[in-house]
Amino acid sequence: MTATNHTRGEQAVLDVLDGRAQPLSAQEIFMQLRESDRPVGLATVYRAIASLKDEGYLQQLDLEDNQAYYQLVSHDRSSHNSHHLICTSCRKVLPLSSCPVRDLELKLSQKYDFAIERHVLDFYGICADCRS
Amino acid sequence: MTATNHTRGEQAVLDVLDGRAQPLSAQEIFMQLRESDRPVGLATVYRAIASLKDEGYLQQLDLEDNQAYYQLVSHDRSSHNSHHLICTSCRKVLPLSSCPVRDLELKLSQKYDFAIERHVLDFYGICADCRS
DNA sequence: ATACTTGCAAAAGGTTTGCATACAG
DNA sequence: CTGTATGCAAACCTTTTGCAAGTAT
Repeated sequence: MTATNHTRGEQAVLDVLDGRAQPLSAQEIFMQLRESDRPVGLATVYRAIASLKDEGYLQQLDLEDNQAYYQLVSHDRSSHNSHHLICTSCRKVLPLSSCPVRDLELKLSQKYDFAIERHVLDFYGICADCRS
Repeated sequence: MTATNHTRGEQAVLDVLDGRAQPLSAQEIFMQLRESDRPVGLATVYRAIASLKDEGYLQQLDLEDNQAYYQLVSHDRSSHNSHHLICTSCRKVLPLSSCPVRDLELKLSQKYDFAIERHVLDFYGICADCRS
């Protein structure tokens, strides 16, 4: 198979998300593309996100405001899970690099006979900017 | 102040959630109450949940199916955060007792000047029942 | 020609809000 | 009487779906 086998919508979503530190909602991705040289319909954005998530390109994030946020999964060898420091005031997201619960995950899966596929570790609070 | 200063709706929601291992969605709480001796309107359920969450009685859980789930926060001294093993197939939730990231939380809040208020640590996978 | 992708509009589902009524202090 | 709580229906927002048109092989 060739290296990139993405539809136009999928490629557009990937490009918007690429190199971006903050995760984006589907609506935000849609609006970014709307202002670009290749607008894409909202339904297509949702369909692209679904495919990309299935194929393991995207990670979904929950900021507890009743919509889903997405970011590229980091492909460094250390982990397929990103961890975050999330400001509940300005919604800024700082990605953390290391994963401190990998060993715990192994122990839990044995103890509870659970086939753990992924985990979420996020810290919520108020960033320095928002406190000043 | 008196011990319990809850509205009828708030008390109803608390009672439905009390002693329940699995988190429930607002709709599920509403349906439980509908069949009880004191039905409560759906809007009231949502308003009660919002207040209770504000006051720290409820914890919100994300099962990635576009609705929020709620459970009572555990009031044991060890942590105000519960951690879970979540089966993505049957949606069963096993609460974990200990919190392995408390020290990390402290370090992060200093390193990034972040006033961390809470964190989420959940493991997603397939339970033994669903695999057989 | 066949299979897949897209856009639009409509539908669906969860959540919030406006407003009138009921209740409590 | 005044303020808060409730129920209902409507509004809202995000996400999904049906369908017809477009694209590629």
